[in-house]
Amino acid sequence: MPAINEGRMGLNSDGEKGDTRRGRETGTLGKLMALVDHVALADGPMRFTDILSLSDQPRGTLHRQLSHLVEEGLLEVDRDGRYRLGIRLLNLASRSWARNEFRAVAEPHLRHLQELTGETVHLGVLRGSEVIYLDKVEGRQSVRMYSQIGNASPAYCTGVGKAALSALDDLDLAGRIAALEFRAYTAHTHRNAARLLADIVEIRVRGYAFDREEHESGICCVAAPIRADDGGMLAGVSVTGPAYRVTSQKLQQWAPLVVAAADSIMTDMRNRLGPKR
Amino acid sequence: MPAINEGRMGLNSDGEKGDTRRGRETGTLGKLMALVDHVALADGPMRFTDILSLSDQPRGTLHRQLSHLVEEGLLEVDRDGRYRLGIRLLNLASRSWARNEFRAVAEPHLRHLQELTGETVHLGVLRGSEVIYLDKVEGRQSVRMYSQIGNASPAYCTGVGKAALSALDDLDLAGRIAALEFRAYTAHTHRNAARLLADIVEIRVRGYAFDREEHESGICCVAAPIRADDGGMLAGVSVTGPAYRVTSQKLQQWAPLVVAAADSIMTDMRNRLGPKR
DNA sequence: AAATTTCGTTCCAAATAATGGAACTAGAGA
DNA sequence: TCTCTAGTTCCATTATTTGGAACGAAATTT
Repeated sequence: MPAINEGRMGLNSDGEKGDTRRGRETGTLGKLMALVDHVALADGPMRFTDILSLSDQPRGTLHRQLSHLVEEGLLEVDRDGRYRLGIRLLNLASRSWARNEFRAVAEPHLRHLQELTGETVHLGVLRGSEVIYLDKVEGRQSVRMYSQIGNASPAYCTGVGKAALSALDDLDLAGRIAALEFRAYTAHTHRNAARLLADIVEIRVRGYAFDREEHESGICCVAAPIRADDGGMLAGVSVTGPAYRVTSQKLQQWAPLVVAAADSIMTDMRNRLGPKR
Repeated sequence: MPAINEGRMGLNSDGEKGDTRRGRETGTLGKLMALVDHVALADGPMRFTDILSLSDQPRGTLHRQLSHLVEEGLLEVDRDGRYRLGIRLLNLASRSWARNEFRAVAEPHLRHLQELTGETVHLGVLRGSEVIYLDKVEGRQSVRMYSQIGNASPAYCTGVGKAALSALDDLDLAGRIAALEFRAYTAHTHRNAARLLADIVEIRVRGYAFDREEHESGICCVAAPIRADDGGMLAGVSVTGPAYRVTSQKLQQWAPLVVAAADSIMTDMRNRLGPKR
């Protein structure tokens, strides 16, 4: 009832989608998606009251909002009244994935890169200051191939993420870095903006990024940036493997291959988009 | 590289009750999700005007709605102004999938069933009159393992779908059948409610369902129903393979294995849910 | 090159849907 | 039985969405 949003509108210099969670000017949808987020980020199914405590809204309002979300299939509720993400999301995502032309164009190149190196290849896109993995190609794949696709990881401590960040212009980069919270996933994780920036400067010079156990202990990778040019979208490819097998020399040796794959993907994208523009 | 099972998915992406597309009482969210549906069902990216012609709304209104959807990441727009599904959906779906306890409980059983039969095993849940595939285990898996997961297929001509339908009570079954549109995917597809009902009666007696090239030529399967009991949810497991390899005798021989797997999954689910209820 | 049509975007009074307080029901415990 | 907590429904008030109209920019035509 109070005029909550007095001041926020005008000054909103949101050129970027740095998802600050506060600046969302999306009215009703924003409120509803915030609820979906709460459910998505929780460890398990949530009861009505759990959600109530996270979203300071009156019970009546929350109840209607959740009902609408359930009705639309974005959430599901079991007979114990516990809410979880709805299966419609899986269905929509599967369409989104199947029809993603960037992914489709990249796929053969990922596979080729996988064959050249024998290690796992990832394709991820930058969204805000996170990387979302779009595809993954493993060699003698273990069972859970599906696992990584759709996952989000912080851009500042992953190979794909840093590669993508390095392709931003300085202004945009500064904006996204400002939105970061540095967290020490491992002993090698960058702890502040200065270290990250230094790394990114190197990456720009070299043309590729390393991740030496910055996100996960025992996991290293080389990655190269892709300017997808489609919607100003930035992405990256990487070759990833366990540190005991993937030595620094191997990473160095693979770097040109990764860069070549990234370049091929860019070229193919441009060709597919046609001589337009 | 080949998208093996590229869906011919239903016209009707929304399940739940008799989805008259008009009766959605979900206010603003309903209107917005209808737009998402339009984009999801289109063959490719859509221009503003394409969507405008499908959704009879004023240009100004549509523009704001699409902006909100883009802002929230449910849709994306490239610099040519073409809309497609947003990558946030992939991220949400990946969480939804990873945390789905039903899927997690079923997984070892699917794997076991795959080893016993050597053919592909599917897990799907019933949503409205469609089946959405939750998991898939292939033997020497080819590349596109991901493909089927999240896909929707009509319940009336798939093994998993018919098995799940057979576990409904008569009233509910009648309701869902009434909502069906029969389409002849192959020469063996049921063409009307009577044939389908007769099949379902047999399935109830036997305890398992066959699909002999009803949805896709050259593809057969045996499936058993799972009463997930979680939210009144119904599901099914199936073993699927090419007709030249999967003979009628084999299907018969596998039937008890499939039923056993379904039963094990049910038991595990009940145990995990605890002695509650 | 000017004129016209199409496409996309912005604005604001009017219409509509969301809000939030309160009243109500159902279960669980004491 | 009574009380407490969890969840659901109701309805006047308020905020958000709506839709027409007007605007700017491209593309197409004259």
